[in-house]
Amino acid sequence: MNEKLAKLLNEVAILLDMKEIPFKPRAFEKAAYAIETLSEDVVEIYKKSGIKGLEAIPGVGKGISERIEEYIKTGHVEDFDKLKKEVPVDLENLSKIEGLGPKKILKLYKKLDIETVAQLEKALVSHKLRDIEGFGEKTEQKLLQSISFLKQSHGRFNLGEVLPIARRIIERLEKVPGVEKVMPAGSLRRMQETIGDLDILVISKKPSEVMDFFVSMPEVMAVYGKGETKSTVRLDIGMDADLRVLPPESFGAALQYFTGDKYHNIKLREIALSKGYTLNEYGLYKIKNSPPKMDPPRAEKGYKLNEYGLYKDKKLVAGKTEEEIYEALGMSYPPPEIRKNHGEIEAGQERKLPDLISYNSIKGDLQTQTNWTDGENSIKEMAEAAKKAGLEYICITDHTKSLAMTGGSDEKKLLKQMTEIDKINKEFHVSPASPSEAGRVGSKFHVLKGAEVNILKDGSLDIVDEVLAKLDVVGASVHSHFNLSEKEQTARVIRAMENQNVDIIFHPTGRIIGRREAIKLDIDEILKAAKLTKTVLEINAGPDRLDLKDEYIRKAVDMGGIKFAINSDAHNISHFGWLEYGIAQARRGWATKNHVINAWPLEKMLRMLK
DNA sequence: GCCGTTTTCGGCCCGACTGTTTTCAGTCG
Repeated sequence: MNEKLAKLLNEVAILLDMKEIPFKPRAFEKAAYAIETLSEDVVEIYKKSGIKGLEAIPGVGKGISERIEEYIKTGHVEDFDKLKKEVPVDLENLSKIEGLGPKKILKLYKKLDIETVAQLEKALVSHKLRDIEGFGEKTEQKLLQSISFLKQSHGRFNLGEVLPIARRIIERLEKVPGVEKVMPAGSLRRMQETIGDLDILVISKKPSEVMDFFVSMPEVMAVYGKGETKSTVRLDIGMDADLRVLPPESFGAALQYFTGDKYHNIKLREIALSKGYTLNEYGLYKIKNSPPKMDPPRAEKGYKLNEYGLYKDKKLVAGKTEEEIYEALGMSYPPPEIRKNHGEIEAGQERKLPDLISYNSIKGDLQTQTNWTDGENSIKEMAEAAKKAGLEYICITDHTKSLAMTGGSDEKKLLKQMTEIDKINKEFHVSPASPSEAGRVGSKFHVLKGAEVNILKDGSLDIVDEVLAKLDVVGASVHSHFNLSEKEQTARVIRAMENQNVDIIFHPTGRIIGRREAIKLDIDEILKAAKLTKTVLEINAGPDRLDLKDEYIRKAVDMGGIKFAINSDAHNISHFGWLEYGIAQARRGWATKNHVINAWPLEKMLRMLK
């Protein structure tokens, strides 16, 4: 429901923009965003706490909460329907077209009766738009291009696809003459699970050279805009990329501004204003003189006018680093991953921001598959790759028998694998016979015995307890019956947690980003059960899983007493690099090292398990 | 329409780039 409702509120915002009603559109957008990013369904909130519960959502007040109530009860909102009837166009798709905003959509409807993207395309091809004031030949070309890009558009990309590409681009930009620094920004720096477009910040005193280089990179398919400090292009993978160039003295302000997210920045600028500052990408400025509401003509006499007021004599207070900007605003520095105006600003003001788990802190990987089932490498190869990746231990967790397509192990095969692991551990633990042998094979590295057992439809497991008891780590996961009701599914997973041998629930919700919906679970009940049964929840770092997702991690962190394991789910020696994405996920959920058992030394980690 | 360690009324983030404009509106992030 949240997504549908957010879409509706955003459409209303566009319709209000068309009518040039001030401020209301922003209020609707804000409410839409708040609802879209809510961890609980609005219907649940309404069921539990009624209209009061809705009003408690930040950005949702009396008016919108009443509209939501009406929507939940009847499936539509009379006010909104009336508004839509005035301009009955396909807002959802038309507004996706780059360069087409509320005013232009309205004009197209009024002058040419254009209601859909298809109609627009037809009108463009027959040059009908050129007759309308404000539309010219270039606009025609641009809109045609936007429509064709939209057709082949891929939507959002997974972090795991984008990060390597971004790093390659950044590496090349760093070599452009005059460039002092290149930083990823936007959702990429926030390490969001999916990335809409690529934002890169460059610090250079010679912006034009950077711009020329950027727009002529081989992967650039089209240039939307190229200016002194800002350019936007379309990359061949179907993703847009923004580059912003700023001078060194603005580095911190620029990075802060360009990292976002939008609502974090808006909130921050409001705080700045309330303290007599103004914040932009160039710095934090003290406003010495801000006469309210002056006539535009006076803007000439040393005043600077923007749409919100007239300012004079701005004095730079901070801008070199992000830290000094946040400090000047009276708060501690929030790591990029948690910037979304979900409590991080308030926590920063109270100096209560958590010490998030750091990117180098994982000591072991507790979910890896080998060529005993559907992995590509041997136990030994996986162990050696893990060691090379800086880990101190891994657990081998091949699939079990009911997952027949992977050649899952039965009890007999598991026991045989345990013997094999004992043998490999002996090899790793050889004490160096001579100094030259020291460090050849890690004397500290350890391979743990485990399995990824299947949770059957009724919550029982496909391996008998006696064998599970012999394993160091038992992970259990759902690989079948994805469509049970929330009640059945929740009970099924909880029953697995109650098993005395199950240490970790692997990829708890089973979602595959963009491909498969999560199984229906009552997350609150799952978290309670995890706490009660001392079952660890996995944060699966596979870039198309990232399961649990950040808001559930945050929920668990808030609840307290729940531990996580960040695992790569590696099926190949190259997959250990995925741990980075899992750590990012944990950070976005406000998790610290204390929450993550495989950030602990081996002995301590093992003591934590059942 | 929402919101309040300056307010229950009077504010509401801020700037870059483009096109068609001859001074700025529209769009975007």
